[in-house]
Order: sequence, then C-alpha cells, then structure tokens
Amino acid sequence: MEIRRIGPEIRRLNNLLKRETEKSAARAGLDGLTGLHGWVIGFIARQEGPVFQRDLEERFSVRRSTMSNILSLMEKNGLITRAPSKKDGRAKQITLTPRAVAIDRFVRQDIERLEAVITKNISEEELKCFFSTIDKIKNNLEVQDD
Amino acid sequence: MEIRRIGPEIRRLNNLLKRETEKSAARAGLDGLTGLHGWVIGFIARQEGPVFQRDLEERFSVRRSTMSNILSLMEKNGLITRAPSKKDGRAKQITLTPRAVAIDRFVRQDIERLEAVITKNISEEELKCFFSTIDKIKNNLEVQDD
DNA sequence: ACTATAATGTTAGGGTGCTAACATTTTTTG
DNA sequence: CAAAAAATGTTAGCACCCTAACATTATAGT
Repeated sequence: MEIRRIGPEIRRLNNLLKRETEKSAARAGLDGLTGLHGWVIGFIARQEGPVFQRDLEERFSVRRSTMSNILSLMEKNGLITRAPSKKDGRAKQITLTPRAVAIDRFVRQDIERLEAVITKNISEEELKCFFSTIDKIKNNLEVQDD
Repeated sequence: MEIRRIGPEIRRLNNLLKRETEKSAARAGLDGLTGLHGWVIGFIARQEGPVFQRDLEERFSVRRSTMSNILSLMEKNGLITRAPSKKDGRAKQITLTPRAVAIDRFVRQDIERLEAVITKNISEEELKCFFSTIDKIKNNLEVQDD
C-alpha cells in the first residue's frame, strides 16, 4: 500500500479548494473576492474594537508583506481604508467601506454554501478528529522552530 | 465556541507547511528545491515507464500551465529534460538528469525528516481518519463540478 | 478522406505567499 | 536622556497557482 504524506496532501487539497472557491465566488457574483478578501471582510465586520494589520496576519497565518499586499488590493478595490493609529504611529487601522459592509451578507452566504458542500457526508466525529489533527500538526511545526 | 471552517484552516496549514518546507530544504543544503521539485524528482525516479507532464498534473493536482512552468524551471536548473514522444507528437517525456538522480537520495531523506516532525504524537488511527476526511472532501469537491 | 472534437503543452496576465531589505515609530535598557 | 532593540508596515524579487487564449497533434464521426 502506498504511504501517504501530509505535505503534498495538504498542498493538493489547498489547490482544489482554491479552484472551487473561485468558481463559487463567481457563481455568487463576487468575482473580485476570490482570495482572502471575503474572509478579511467577515473578520473585520465581527470585531469589536479597531482592527490593525497585525491582527489579520495572525488570524490568517500569512506574513506581513502578504497581508500588506492583499490589503493594498482591497483598498484599491474600495473595500477597506487604512488610517494610521493616533496612539501608535506605526500601526494602521483597517476599516470597511460601506460597499464592503453591504456585500458582507452575500459573502457569508457564499462561504456557508461552499462549506456545506465540502463537509457533506462527514460526521461531527470525523470533523473533530480532523481539526484536532490539524492542531497537532501546527503545534509540531511551531515546536520545530526552536 | 468558535465554529471552525475547512477552507481557511487548510489554507493556513498550507502556508505554515510551505514555510517549514523551505527552511527544511535549506537546512539540508537543497536550496533550489523548495517547491514541488523534490516531489517531482521522487515521483519520476520511482516510476516504471516513461513519464509525461500529464501524469504529473494528475499526481500533484495542478493545472497544465502550472506544471509546464514548474518543469520549465526544473529544466533550466538542470534537473530534467523534456523530449517529444515518438508515439504521440503532443506529449513530452520527462527524464531526470544525472544531477537529479544524484540528489534524489538527499531529497528523500529531507522529506522523511520533515514528515516525521509533522506527524509527531499523532497516532495511526488519527492519521487514518485524517486522510479519510481529506478523501471525502476531495470527493465532495469533484461531485460539485457536475 | 475530411472535418470536428479531444488531448497535450505553452504563454500572458494576475493574485497569493514567501524572504530579505528598508523605513518609521515605539519601547527598553544602560 | 541617548542608544539599542522591538514592533509595524512597505517594497522588490521570486515561486506557485489559477484562468483564458493559443498552437499542435491525435482521434472520432460522417
């Protein structure tokens, strides 16, 4: 029997999810929001206080430069604004534009729809195991970092 | 309790794995082989007959254009050669260079090392469940395609 | 045989993700 | 307080991955 490896399996799954996410977003008429945009909007919308870029990096496990680029694109597309914090001149506060607030509802629906497709015929038990394993892998990678 | 979603979880995990893979490859003195290169070499090395690009697309779940680009890079780096098949003028047979064959052993070691780190403290049972869930997700995504 | 369709591969264009190097501001430390 | 260190964000450069459009060769349908 073939031995399966975590690395390439996750990579492949990520590729498949990426394709499907884009198709799904297109079907929902949200062509511009193919990447992390929808998730970023949802996160900011459900946050109490002000949101800074560093919060988003942490949340989505990307590097500073990556989030900087993504937010630049979202800003260009009129989804967010960036303003320097008065308390800390380094930090930039991210705010949703009215346009982003308006489409948040549709984005959420689209996300729910795709998640329902993904998890079809997968039991609570299995999902629990799945996430638990993911957590262990993450932990193993962090420990690896010395 | 926070509801966890498959999409972003896989995305995050993929990001973390990508970082660690690159660091791992660098530690092993394989700086050029950060992406799929090591896996492609391993796959070709363990194949009986001739290998064509389409086999690699299938294997690694990437599109034609992606594999085409990756192989172009590998060719430029002296890891593979591409020659048109005599039986089918469209298909190009991929062959490892002596250099690639020589480093295959080290690549395998590096892969095994990282996989061992990743799966630490994860039981056979859990891994089985993990892969089974991945298979179900893949299946759900395929069915979705009509 | 001849046309239509399918299969294989490439290129162009764009988003995502990384590291590394940089700038700016804040905090820590001596 | 002044210098060193840390935190926040940007930019450049590169790899990966996608879709769309293209070229070429093979196969099917008539």
